[in-house]
Amino acid sequence: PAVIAANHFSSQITKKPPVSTAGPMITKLIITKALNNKGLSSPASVAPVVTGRVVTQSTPVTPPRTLTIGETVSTVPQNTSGNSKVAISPLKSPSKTVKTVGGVGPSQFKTIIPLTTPPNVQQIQVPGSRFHYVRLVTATTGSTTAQSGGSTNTNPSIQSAKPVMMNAAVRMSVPIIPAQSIKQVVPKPLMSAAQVVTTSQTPQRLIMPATHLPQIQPNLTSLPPGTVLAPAHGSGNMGYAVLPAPYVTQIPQSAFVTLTSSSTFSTATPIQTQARLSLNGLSTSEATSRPRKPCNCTRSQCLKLYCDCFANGEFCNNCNCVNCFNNLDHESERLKAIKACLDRNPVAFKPKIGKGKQGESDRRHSKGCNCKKSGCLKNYCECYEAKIMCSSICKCMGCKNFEESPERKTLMHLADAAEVRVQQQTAAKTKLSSQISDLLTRTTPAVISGGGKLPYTFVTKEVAEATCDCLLEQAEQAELTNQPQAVAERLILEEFGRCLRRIISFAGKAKTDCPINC
DNA sequence: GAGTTTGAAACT
DNA sequence: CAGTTTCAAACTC
Ligand SMILES: [Zn+2]
Ligand SMILES: [Zn+2]
Ligand SMILES: [Zn+2]
Ligand SMILES: [Zn+2]
Ligand SMILES: [Zn+2]
Ligand SMILES: [Zn+2]
Repeated sequence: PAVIAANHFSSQITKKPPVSTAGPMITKLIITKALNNKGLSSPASVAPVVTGRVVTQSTPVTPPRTLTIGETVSTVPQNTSGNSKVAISPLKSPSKTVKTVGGVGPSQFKTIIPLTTPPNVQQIQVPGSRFHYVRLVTATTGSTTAQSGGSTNTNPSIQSAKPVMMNAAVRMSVPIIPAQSIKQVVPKPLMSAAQVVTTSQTPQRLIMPATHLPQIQPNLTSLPPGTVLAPAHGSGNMGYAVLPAPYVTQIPQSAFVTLTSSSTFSTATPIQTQARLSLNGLSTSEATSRPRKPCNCTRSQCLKLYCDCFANGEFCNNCNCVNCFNNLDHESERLKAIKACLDRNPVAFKPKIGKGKQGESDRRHSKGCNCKKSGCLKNYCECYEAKIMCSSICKCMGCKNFEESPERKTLMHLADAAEVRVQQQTAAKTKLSSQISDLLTRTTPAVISGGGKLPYTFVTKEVAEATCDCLLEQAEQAELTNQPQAVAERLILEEFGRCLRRIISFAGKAKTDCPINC
């Protein structure tokens, strides 16, 4: 059984220089009815329908109609924090794969979800597209397993998508091919959907980065969108499609669909079947990933690299952009734009920062910066922004962003101090609030009017009235003595101050006297 | 929040 | 490739 996480896009971490592994490709599952091959028109939430068992259903939110194959399927405990997770473990030895995942060095693994290419599965490759569409065409219009994710224009037909052939579906994950094998990558020529589906016999594997964090094979990520990886070893006719982590993690609401294969790998199944979806509709990855910073593009339509969302290979989501085309409603435009970017720079969507594990060796900007006036100590500098030193490839002027730079050290120090300050403040606030609440619970609500639990325990009705009397008296006196208004106000205020002081001092005494030490 | 500065991306 | 323009974010006040 193949477990596929069907997800929708969600926001994700934004990094200007994409630090995390990003690849140019995304796979979308478009489940449509046979008739509606295009499947373009109506967003329908694809329900986890696929013949297999639907483990979970999602309530798609964002662009409802696309399913992204997502990660996080693996049931195996993942201890590596923030590291890549294995979406699916290999058939025979799931655990092994999982272990290796997230490892360091060459041991970068990606989850590969073999996609069967049964008749009902069509792969749609858009030229230059970073997206890899997989359309499940269903013949039946049957049950509405699919529920629309709120989108009003859901196409009924799509909703009821129900894959017919499930036999071929196999769930297996494969450790990602070692870098070397990648060389075998064969750029996928532009082809029509029909062409793509070579044979129903040829399973296609989708290689998906487990999570946003995982280190990714540089080579992989630099592959042109739509690239299909040839099998590492002659082991069969499988094509690989690489899914960039960012895309995968974009999924806010995911549904995991279990594709059951009647024939194959029944043994391996039990374990992973339970592709679990996050409860609240949040995939695990999404829960952990920070929300991406929204863009504010106004003139680029979010189809230029100016737009961080676009540059990161993400759809805009909860952004403040104007005239945004970086969404599923403008797929064709978007794809065109992507192609244009790739024409200009084939590695445009490759992370600019080598993703060495936090400050490791390969953490450097691929192109280097060209700063002139910032000294590379402001976020204008991509190196600095990525929290890395400038390197020899940088062409910056007056760079102060190098290891021994005193300015840099000072800055770092300040930043650290600020951070500490923030933490302390937070701690203080927490403590204070807890103390207050504690106080409130222990203090006898003595009342102002009707039991407010305010800490003005000593401002009883009587006290308040007395205070008012004092103030009125003062006002009267001022009036009688013909004081100008300003003076009168001052006198009254001063009187009020004295009243408060009295109240406070009384409160202090009471406190000391309090046997309970309240 | 408005206005300025900045350097990547886009363009010529 | 270099020079210029455009752009959105970072920054300043
Ligand atoms: Zn944008
Ligand atoms: Zn955006
Ligand atoms: Zn946008
Ligand atoms: Zn710089
Ligand atoms: Zn630099
Ligand atoms: Zn520098």
